[in-house]
Amino acid sequence: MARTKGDHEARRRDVSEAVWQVMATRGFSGLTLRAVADQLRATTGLLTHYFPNKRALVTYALDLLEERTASRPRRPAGEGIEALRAALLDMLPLTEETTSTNRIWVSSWDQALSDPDLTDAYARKYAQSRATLRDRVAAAQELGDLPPGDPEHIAAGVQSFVLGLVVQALFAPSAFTPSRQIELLEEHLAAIAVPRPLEDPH
Amino acid sequence: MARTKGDHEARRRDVSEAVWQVMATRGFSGLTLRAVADQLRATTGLLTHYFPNKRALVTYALDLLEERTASRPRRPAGEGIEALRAALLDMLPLTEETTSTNRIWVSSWDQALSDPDLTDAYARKYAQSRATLRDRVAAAQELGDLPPGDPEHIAAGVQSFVLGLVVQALFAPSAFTPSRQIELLEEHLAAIAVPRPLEDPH
DNA sequence: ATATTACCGTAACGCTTGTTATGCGAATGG
DNA sequence: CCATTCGCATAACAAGCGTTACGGTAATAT
Repeated sequence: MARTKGDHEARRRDVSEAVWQVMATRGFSGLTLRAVADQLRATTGLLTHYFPNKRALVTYALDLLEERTASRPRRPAGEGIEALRAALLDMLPLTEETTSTNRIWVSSWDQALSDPDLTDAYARKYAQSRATLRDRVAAAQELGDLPPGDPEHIAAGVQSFVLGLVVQALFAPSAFTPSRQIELLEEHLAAIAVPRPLEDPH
Repeated sequence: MARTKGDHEARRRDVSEAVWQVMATRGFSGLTLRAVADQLRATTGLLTHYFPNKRALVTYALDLLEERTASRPRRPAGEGIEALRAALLDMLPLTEETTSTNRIWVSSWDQALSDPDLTDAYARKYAQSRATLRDRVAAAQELGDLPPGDPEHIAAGVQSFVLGLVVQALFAPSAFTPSRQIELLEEHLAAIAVPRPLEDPH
């Protein structure tokens, strides 16, 4: 071989990183074989040994996106509404890394909506995310942190809120700074939580 | 000329409709000169007389999208929180027409996020939409429909919620039927409204 | 040591894209 | 009525795309 096995493993990681970099800098529609090859300072001939065709590259890129989203560092869950709060904060583009990830997700929606199979896959992905939130909502209800009501509905509500906030923050990062995002999320959580005693009545 | 002035005006409308149809069926990334020409049963030579280059076509398409979004039929505003509710309902993909429009918007986010100028333009657009909502929030507060609090924040909150709900509904229309969307919006509005007397206490 | 195999660059292909030059016919204007 | 101008098709171009065939080089196996 031209390289040892260890080198080959390293090369695989290089390929992943190149795919990621291309998606982050040129968007999902900018994910092209030559762009990845250039990022690797290589040619398209290299990529034929890793992906049989373009569709395989796209599939791999989506898997990479999902994997890096799933394996990112997460806040400790805590109990009750704290666990819900942690899950929602983990979704927001509060850091460079999560901003990049969210940007790629949003930029992939165009192709996802054009491909029925991808549309279904995305729908399932968001449904699963919603299921996780639903469990945390139910747990928070058990502890009395959230008022009664269909946890599925409440989960869909908070998911929509966070998803929309992500989009807003990507387009106007200066108007939706990390602290502002957190502030808006806190206000939203406060609104759906059990009504607190009225503050400062007069 | 090959056509009279009236024919030319009609042709302009045909071009608009073709651009719209291409965006709706093939997504924003599928908006290509030949696709528009094919939709018109014409060639690219025709389009050179309407758009000097591709960028002009894209700009026109975005203007068309904005115009059709702005000039769509709207619910009567009503007073207080009713006006806010009407504005939010107008944003949801509840009909064939609004689904199509929202799909095009979402599919345009990829290119918009890749182009700094477009990113700014989109940020301004959403800021303006937020300003409209802010006024309605403030009016609703005046009438006591909404609790006190920075109307700018509350507007940002409801906008995020609706935006996220739009995305969810586009990916999973069967899980987010029109009635379900309305239900979720109602629950959200109820959550942020002034706390009602407890229902059915036992 | 020689043959084999894996890795990857080179280069070409057919296709689609935006762009441009050219030509023709029909409506317009003097 | 004829010259001009406009509207559009035709067609070619370079650039970028995914795909494929081919060679060469280096590590491995016999």
